[in-house]
Amino acid sequence: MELNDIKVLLVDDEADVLDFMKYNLEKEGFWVYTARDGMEAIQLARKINPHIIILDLMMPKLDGIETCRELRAMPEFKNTVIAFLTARDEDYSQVAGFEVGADDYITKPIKPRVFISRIRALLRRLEGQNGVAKLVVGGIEIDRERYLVIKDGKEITLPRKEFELMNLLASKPGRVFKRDEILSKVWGNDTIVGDRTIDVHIRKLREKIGEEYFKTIKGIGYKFDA
Amino acid sequence: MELNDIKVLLVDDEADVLDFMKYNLEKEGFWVYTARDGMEAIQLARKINPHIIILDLMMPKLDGIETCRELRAMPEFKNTVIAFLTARDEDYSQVAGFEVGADDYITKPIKPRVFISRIRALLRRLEGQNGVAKLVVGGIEIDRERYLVIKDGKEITLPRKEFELMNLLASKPGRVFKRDEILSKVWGNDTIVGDRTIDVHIRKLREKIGEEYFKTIKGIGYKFDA
DNA sequence: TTGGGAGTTTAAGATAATGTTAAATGGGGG
DNA sequence: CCCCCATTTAACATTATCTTAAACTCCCAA
Repeated sequence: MELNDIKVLLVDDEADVLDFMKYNLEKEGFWVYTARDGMEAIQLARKINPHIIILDLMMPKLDGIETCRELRAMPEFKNTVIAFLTARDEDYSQVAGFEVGADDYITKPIKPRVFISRIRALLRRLEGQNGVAKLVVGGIEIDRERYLVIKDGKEITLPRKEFELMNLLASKPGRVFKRDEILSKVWGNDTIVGDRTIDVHIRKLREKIGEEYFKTIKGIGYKFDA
Repeated sequence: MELNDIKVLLVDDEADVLDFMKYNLEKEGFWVYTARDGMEAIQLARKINPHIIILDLMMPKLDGIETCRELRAMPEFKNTVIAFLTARDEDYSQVAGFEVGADDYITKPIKPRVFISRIRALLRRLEGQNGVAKLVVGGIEIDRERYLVIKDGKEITLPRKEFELMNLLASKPGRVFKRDEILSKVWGNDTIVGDRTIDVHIRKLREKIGEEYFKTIKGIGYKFDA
């Protein structure tokens, strides 16, 4: 998941806290949305489908705990990361928060560095869960943990690049990946490799997995199809 | 998309805010147009077809929300980036804005650095979507992500130029594209190809998609119609 | 009715883009 | 230090796609 696509919903009734967090997150390239209270937060969340929601505990209308509970009750937010924002000496017990499904507690006052790295840590968790270890696509199973592809019960080991290429293409079956997208995602933005490198790896995959799965879109790139 | 070609439409009733934004954007190489209220904004937008529209929330005649709603109702602005400009403590909820299809909120007072990077971020998003992945026009579906045209459930793969031509024409059904417009959009401003090249590609599309969809406007160009 | 402009169609040649193979490179483990 | 394997490169082969030329059709106006 690109950092550029990450949407964070901040919920707090204090405008300056909101702005401060927003400023720091935007500087890092996140998409930031804000709401002033729980009701607004829920409405907005349904519109924008954020990846992370940061909820202040004390809010008018609907407090953080209640908001969180309501969000968690909706299936679309089952896997959204939700964190609470709390003054250090606010004597709400954290227990209540975790009970309603919070993923983390962040204490005020907010220090930018700490705050950002906290968010990043939460994101890693998010990636961890939806970048599942196993991916099954049309009879082919990709085991990211063991770097294996399993087809018809047979385990096929792939070298790193081949595996990453396979993994990229199979992550969205049917979708065409442009050559430069493949280059930047598998080889990295900085590395410069020759024009034929991708083709050679595709060729190896075709050999090992099967010709029929890898389709060439001339002038554009490749796609994986089952 | 070259930065040089990016057109930004700023809409605000306060002249100094307008000037300030204009100055900063022009310094960065954007083409900036301005309007004082929603009515003017809509008229101007239809003329210049901007990539981004920045709407002040509070405006005479037609406020930001309403303007946005009207713009979004027109097919040509379906994919335009629209952002709202709002005073920090204006307690309009963001919900209303996102409901009418806003892409972002920018808070006043405007800080040049932040403002510019926000605009750039919005542009990246625009490029990313590159128009929506799927476009459905009268029983024909164009799947840009999979590089497919689907008609009556049948998947039709098109070579690159044909696909791009198809995509261009179908992006505004009914609208006539002049031959030189087609040339510059599908082939690029620099490449020099004969006039007959377009016809040949139209021919192939007629073969693959159906004669009836591609209408010739003699002396002008072609249009796609369902 | 006829000539010309504009578009259509076809097929063939030109031109990219990709496929393939083999050999060079380069890094880690024995 | 060497060997093995993954990776990359280089050279060449093989397409798919693009472009063009040329013959053909159609419609309109003289």
